Amino acid sequence: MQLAKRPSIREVAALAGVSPAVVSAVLNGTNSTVRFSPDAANRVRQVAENLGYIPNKLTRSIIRKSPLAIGVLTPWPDHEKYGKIIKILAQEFRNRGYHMIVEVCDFDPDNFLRHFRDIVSMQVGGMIILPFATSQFDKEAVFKLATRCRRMSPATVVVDWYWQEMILDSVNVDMKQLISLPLRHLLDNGHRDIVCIGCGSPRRASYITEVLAEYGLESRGEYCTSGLAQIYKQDYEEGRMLAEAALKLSPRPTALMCIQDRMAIGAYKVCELAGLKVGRDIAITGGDNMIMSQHMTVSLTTVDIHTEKFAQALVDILMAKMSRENPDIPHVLEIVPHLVVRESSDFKL
Amino acid sequence: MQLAKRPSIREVAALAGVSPAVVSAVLNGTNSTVRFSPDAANRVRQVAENLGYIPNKLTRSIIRKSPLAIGVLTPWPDHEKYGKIIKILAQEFRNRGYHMIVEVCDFDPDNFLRHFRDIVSMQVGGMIILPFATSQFDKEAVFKLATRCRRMSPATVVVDWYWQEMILDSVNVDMKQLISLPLRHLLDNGHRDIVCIGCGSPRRASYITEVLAEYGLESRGEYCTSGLAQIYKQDYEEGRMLAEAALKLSPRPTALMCIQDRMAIGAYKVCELAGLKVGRDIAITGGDNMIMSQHMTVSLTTVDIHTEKFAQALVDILMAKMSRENPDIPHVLEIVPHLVVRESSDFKL
DNA sequence: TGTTTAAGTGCGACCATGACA
DNA sequence: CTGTCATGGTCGCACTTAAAC
Repeated sequence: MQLAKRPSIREVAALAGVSPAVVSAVLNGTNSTVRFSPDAANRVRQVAENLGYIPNKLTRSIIRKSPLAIGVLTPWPDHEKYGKIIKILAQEFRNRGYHMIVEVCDFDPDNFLRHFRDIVSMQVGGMIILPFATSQFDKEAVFKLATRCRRMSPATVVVDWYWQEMILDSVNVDMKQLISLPLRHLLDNGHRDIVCIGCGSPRRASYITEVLAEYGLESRGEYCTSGLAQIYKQDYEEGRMLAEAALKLSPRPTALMCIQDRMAIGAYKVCELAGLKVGRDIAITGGDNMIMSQHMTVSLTTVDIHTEKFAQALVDILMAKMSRENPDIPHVLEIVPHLVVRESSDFKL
Repeated sequence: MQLAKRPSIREVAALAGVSPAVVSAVLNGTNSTVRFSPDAANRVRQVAENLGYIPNKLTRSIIRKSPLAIGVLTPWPDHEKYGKIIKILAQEFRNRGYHMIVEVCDFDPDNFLRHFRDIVSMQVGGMIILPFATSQFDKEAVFKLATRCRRMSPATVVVDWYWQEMILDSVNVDMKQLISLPLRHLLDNGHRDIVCIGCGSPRRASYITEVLAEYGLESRGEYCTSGLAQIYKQDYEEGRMLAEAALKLSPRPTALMCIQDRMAIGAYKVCELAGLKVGRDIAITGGDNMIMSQHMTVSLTTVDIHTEKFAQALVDILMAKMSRENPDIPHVLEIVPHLVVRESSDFKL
């Protein structure tokens, strides 16, 4: 399709009786050597307004070699956490004079690369990836991908990057705290039979083992169940299924520690249906501190990950990279989460 | 900031031993009159790959006068409904070869106009606004704004536009159904004392009066309470406050019809704390069919607004406008919602 | 047929020119 | 005659495309 006809700088110049150079100087008042009379300036502004002339930023970018936009690549723009980040990014980028190009990707390496190239072809100043890979990913493939991206890319910052053997500029939540904060809380409240839902990955399991050891306890495999849906809508379902399985264990757990609020909400239902009152008969904790969690009839204990700080860190690191001072030093920032104790777990056993 | 140095078409041409015209023809294989040998093509592709050359889409757009992107302007990218729409838009636009520029706006006319101009300056082919104005808006100001936007804008499609005296291309949910579907459902189940939460606007109130009249009932002002937060996080709070007030009415309502799921969830808490079991002692309905609603311990009756169909309609109308066949005919599409009956209201009085 | 050349594409930055005090 | 200010012309940006070779 073709663009609708828009007035050009020449038309404005002709109608205002000046040269295009003056129009340009008047309308973007930069450090041009072109001087103009106040009268000429007024005429230009008047004509531009009447004609609805809006300068073409694309050509400006070509000439000045200045980036117009920053790319954001994510599989989950509709996820509350990423939606919040995107909102903050949009505002921060705008304040700095950049547009934000949002692309929705999946985790197929070829598709990913295609998205990446497309964004680069828009001459973006940088890119933010929320997130690059999940724990289910093939390490080898991601490594290749990351390498190719770094080669052709501008500044790129990644979210939730936990592969320390391959350092990328990234902002991550301190995963250990994410797990140990609610776990300690439950242990301190006297719970000993705790099922950890959504913590099946080796890394997460090891953190759990570590904390349990501090309390003189051993970890039991069946009390640590996996399940991190790639489609976040499924998290509720998974939480429900895993909670159902958990309640069948013997001894029956007195607490369910869920890695996410959505899983925890799914677990609520299972417990209530089993006649267990959440926050009295059984403790449940979540993670991510979604807005709804504080509004549940029994409000949910969760781990807040400081989304605003998180997004701000993304912006800061990206801007540092874009300014290309110390371009080779990777910036890795860990956000330390904090526990929000609410009704669902606020009782001693 | 300046863009990082990227290889230019000339460098590729030089290294491949051909002219830039051939590089261009090889890499975007369009209907150029430039022919080239398979051998030359291979060399070009090889060199481009090695150098990491990616064509600059901005110049291509300037030359071809083809739009590169479509703008999306919204105050609430983090809202589940709009997040879902944004996700679908991103995919649809990509399939059609466009990028998506997302800007976060507020409802101040000046700021809005600034955003609008900025997006237009990116030579977008069209724009989607989610949504343009809320019911609290000054009609006069919005009218002026819409007029100015239409003048300088390319194709623009708006969401949730209910001012029929000023027609814009738009996709809207059939507001009357949104209200009458759950209301009829409650009336059919024998409820007579129904408080409508979040339905204080004249338009909404009139629909309620209409439906009640069909059942031989009169509407009572205090059973129809206002409150549509501009910040959607506050919806839970408002739902709670309005539900609290509702329960104090005499006769006490047997049903609460909330315009939104978030308000309904807020109302859940109030009812349970008052010793009323939702779905048995009191009926509650919501609107928007958010994902969490089906996962509540007592699942929530709600009105589904077919978000996918909604987003698809936005794309279809925008594309029709962009192709500029019948540019002057406004396209208005109403999405008819449907009721999803769940546990929270599935009982006869 | 294969390849090069030249003419655009909208705009910005610089420079030479000119008017005027 | 010099200095200041206003203005138009020209070139360049990175690429596409029609036409020439």
